[in-house]
Amino acid sequence: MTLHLYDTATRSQREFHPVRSGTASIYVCGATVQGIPHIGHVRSGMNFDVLRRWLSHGGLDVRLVRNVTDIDDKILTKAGDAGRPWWEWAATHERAFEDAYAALGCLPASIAPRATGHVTQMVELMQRLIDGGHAYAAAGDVYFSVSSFPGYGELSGQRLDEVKQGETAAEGKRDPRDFTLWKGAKPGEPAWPTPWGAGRPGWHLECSAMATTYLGAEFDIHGGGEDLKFPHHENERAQSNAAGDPFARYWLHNAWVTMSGEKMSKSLGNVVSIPEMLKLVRAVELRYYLIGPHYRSNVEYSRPALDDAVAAYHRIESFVRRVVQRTGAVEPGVLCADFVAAMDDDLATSAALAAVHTTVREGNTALDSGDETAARGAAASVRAMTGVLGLDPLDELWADDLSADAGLRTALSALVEHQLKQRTLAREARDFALADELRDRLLAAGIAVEDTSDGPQWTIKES
RNA sequence: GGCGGAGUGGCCGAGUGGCUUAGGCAAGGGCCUGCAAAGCCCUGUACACGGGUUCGAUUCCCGUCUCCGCCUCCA
Repeated sequence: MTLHLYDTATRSQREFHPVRSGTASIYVCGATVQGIPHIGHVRSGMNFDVLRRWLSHGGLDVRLVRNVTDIDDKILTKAGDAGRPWWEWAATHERAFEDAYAALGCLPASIAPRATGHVTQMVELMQRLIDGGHAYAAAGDVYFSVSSFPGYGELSGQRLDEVKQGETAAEGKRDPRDFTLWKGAKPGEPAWPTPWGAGRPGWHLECSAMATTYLGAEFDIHGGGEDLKFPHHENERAQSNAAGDPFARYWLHNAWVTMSGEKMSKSLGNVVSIPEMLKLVRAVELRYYLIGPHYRSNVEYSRPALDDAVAAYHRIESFVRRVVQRTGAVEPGVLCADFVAAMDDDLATSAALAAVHTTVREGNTALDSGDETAARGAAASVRAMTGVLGLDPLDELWADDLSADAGLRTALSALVEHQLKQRTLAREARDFALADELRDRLLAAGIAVEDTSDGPQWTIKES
């Protein structure tokens, strides 16, 4: 079986064949950097990170572009309210997003282009559209003429005559459904020059311009959140196709993180920001939580569900650590057939994780029965599979501060080992009261002790 | 009004026309252990409701109810 992906445009799973063999090109709509990232934003980032890792694992040279919308109404408004320059506001939040993606194990994008840096390409695209009769300038703005493009609405399944007309009719707009490519500058607003007057990019235009700049007129996958299907992606596609670019071959959309049954969004005030989340759980645990359900299923955020994910991930992690502790370092090995089949089936991460857990159980059984070869094989497989998902427990990305600080680790280790030696002596003397007291004392200090067939093991207790 | 998605066992969450043990968490029983923890084995409660198609439907079709998303900025 080969990779099949669910394509929004055809509403079906299609076998993936890249435009250029040996490579894969992906454009993901990134954030409008107006605020702090929440778990919904990051879910999208992780879903496409998993896609990217899977394509890479399949031997493709993956180019992933994730844009940064660093100019729009909200950025101007919020920066203004805060009394800060708009560009500082954008840069600050761009860093917050970059930090969040990195903390959660998303591989860096090949490039994260900013809208403001690609005005030249946007002007060029608008010129082509105007020349072709698909766009027109009016009163300082530039509009796309929806009626000039027969395929409009095909991506999202919207019927043009049924689309609500929310945008107020602006002066010079020929059809209320026409959308803005370029916004003429109002006094005091940032502006870039164009042949039709100074202004700033409309949201839809920038993505078309940046996608084709870095990935070519035709590329493989265009991704983003479900809410972007219409109008954003519909408009992108219309612009680019009307201008003569074949554009994306597959359209992928990830579903929501909801909270109390509602979409998580700033306007509803029900967001959980990434910095807050990372105080509750480790980054890798949050990643496990968000990757578990299929990317096209909604995730209803809840604390108990998050705790379940923590426990489930702990099971995987402790197995791998146990094997390494007993038998030495293990490198990533081969993937289970079930895992591969699941990933090829439109990135069925839920089924893929089931394969991981099955391997963990088999590995634990092997370890308990003393079959180190089998246990190591299972651990190697688990590392490989979790690696594809960005969840490898031994990835240095997840190393905690303490284990990263060798000096501190050594000092603590010496102290704990001393205590454990006392306890071992007490146990040998069958003085279990003393042994338990020593264990309790360590636990109170945040050190959990477990007796194993290899002697006592200690770990730093979470939270 | 238009377009689309969803209702699965205590919880999260996959999946399928005839048993899939999905997986995890939690619960109960057992093995192991001085105890605990971990691990392993076993066990239970399902497919919103009403029709239809079918030898057989949780899985297909129709209807009902409920929920959610998009159609305005949004991952």
